[in-house]
Amino acid sequence: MARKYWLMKSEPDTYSFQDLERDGRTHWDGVRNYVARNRLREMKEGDRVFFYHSRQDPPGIVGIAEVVRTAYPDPSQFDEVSLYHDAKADPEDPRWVMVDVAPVEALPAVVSLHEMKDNPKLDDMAVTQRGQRVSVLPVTRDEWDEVLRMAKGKGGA
DNA sequence: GCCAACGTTGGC
DNA sequence: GCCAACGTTGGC
Repeated sequence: MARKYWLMKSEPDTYSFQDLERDGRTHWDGVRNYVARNRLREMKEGDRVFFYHSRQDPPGIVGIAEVVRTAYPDPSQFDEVSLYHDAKADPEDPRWVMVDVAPVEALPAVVSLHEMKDNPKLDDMAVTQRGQRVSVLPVTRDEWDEVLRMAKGKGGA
């Protein structure tokens, strides 16, 4: 099965790509949206992930990460003091999952949402679609390659 | 099972 | 910080 490509959003004030590089690996917990959860379940080890910073200026893709552990139950759903606590989650049948990711490399330059929207080759990319607020998005191989070209073009690498 | 109210996301 | 978009909840 070929490697798949994804985009995951994080607010850098909460958890940034630099935090991931510092930590070396993290549990991607706190996903509480069913569409996003189903995508987490599809992820395989070795899948590549664009790390996207939301709610910053400019919002955009800043780095590449890799899935290093497939989906397993997110313990924060059972933690009563966690922001992510879900009173309806059943330990016998966990509702929410997380994956583990590790950093691969920072992009030589941020590829902003605005630039992706301006690129006709990315017209169908999930992240550029109106109203796309799910935090885990699919990326096609062509879209992945195009974003990397944009980053390298800007970074002069 | 519809749908209004509510809460959250995230671009701007 | 504002607010449109949209997912979720819950009354009926």
